[in-house]
Amino acid sequence: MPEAIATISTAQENSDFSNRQQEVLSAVLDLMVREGGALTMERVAKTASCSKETLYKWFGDRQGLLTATVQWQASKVRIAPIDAQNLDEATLKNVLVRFACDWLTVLTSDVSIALNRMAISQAGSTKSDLGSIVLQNGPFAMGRRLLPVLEMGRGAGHLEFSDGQQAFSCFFGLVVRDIQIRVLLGEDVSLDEAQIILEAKQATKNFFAIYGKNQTRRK
Amino acid sequence: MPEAIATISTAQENSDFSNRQQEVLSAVLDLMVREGGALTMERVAKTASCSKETLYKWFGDRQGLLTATVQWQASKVRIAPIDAQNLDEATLKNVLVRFACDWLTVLTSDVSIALNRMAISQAGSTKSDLGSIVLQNGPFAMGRRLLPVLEMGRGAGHLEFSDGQQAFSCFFGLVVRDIQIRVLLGEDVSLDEAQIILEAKQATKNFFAIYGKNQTRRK
DNA sequence: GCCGAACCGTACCGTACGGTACTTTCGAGA
DNA sequence: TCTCGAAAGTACCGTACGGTACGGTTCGGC
Repeated sequence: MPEAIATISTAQENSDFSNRQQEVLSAVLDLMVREGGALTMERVAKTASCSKETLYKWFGDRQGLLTATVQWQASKVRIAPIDAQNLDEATLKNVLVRFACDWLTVLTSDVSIALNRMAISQAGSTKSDLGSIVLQNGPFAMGRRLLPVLEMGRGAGHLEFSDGQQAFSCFFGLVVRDIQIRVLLGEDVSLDEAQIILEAKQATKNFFAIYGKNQTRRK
Repeated sequence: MPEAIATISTAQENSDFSNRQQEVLSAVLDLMVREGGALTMERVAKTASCSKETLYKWFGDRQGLLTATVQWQASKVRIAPIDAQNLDEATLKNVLVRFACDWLTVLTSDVSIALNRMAISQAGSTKSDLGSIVLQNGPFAMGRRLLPVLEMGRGAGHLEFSDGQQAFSCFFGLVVRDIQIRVLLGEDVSLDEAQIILEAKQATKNFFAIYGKNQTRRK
């Protein structure tokens, strides 16, 4: 059964930040989750037990601190790679279900919600790339990962589509539905592990109803 | 061909706000679209040519002004009601396509983007109901409208599902996909009328592939 | 023409926050 | 033990913004 495999690496040396700096970034993340977007440099300094001056020295300004935090967090979330070579249909479905599980788990996590809120609230106004960073490590990363899988599935004769991007986008919609916008708008969508697995299976089944080549239909 | 029918009523007496007040709210909306979330009471007063004191007298405080704006805008967007009685399958599909068109049109509109950004950025922190207001007038309103249609379609033998809410949620995902999160994060997703219609038709077709009773499959 | 209400424009206040400067502390190396 | 640099702690500055106060103007009713 596909347990969530979105790995949070314990994260030391794979990053451009020193250990102390990562402590600071971790504090920022905590504050973002706990306090929402209203984090001040003073709160960060106090929480991380460092001086404001150090913050500015390391990260330039507030925007730089936020950007660094988002990038650092993004570098930590890695969807487990796919290595399925002998793609029978059951295996393909399993991979898709695992993908969906991972995605739903990440989407509904506190950190992801806080990060997305932060990026969205800045997307309209200031010149900053938080939005594109989140985008690159969110939907786009998922697409880059999933597309080869879908194409392998097509190659093995289990799927049928002309536009891979469109097929991916469809899968995305089937998995995410209105869940993300609802959590972002503050609704308490509590999904436990079991529910996530159910949703993921349903989404995969529906996906095969659309793009599957010779499926038995109807749930 | 389904033109967008999300009607923006010219909006006078159907509201709880006087004409002058609606001018102010309109100015707020303009500012939210142009400037992003960083709107100040002073900017609003200057833009609407009214005094700050009047703003506070009418709306209480900043939060009240934002809430009033969101509610006012929500009261303006009305998806055209469905009156299809003799639901043959073609009519049902047409209704769904129109729905999808309306929804995509609204989702990608400047005003909707600005409103959602505003609501999302406040959802995590302050005690305020912007999020739930947007939610009520967004996905939930769409669901309330669409659910009877789906059930009529089921009654007429064109659709097959047990959980109507789930079927709606699926349709939502097929229509919206990753479009909303991308526009909210600042990507420039430009959809012209023709593309929207294509997307809507595709979504409807896919929906029937999942929930249709006796459909001819594959695009 | 007078009065009061509504409202505009503007000046003002308090505070919160981003950013900077200065002092103190701590720890490593000579 | 002395020195030096890095970083903590703190005080400070400028400004932006929410919210209030007040004088001036318009306008409808008498």
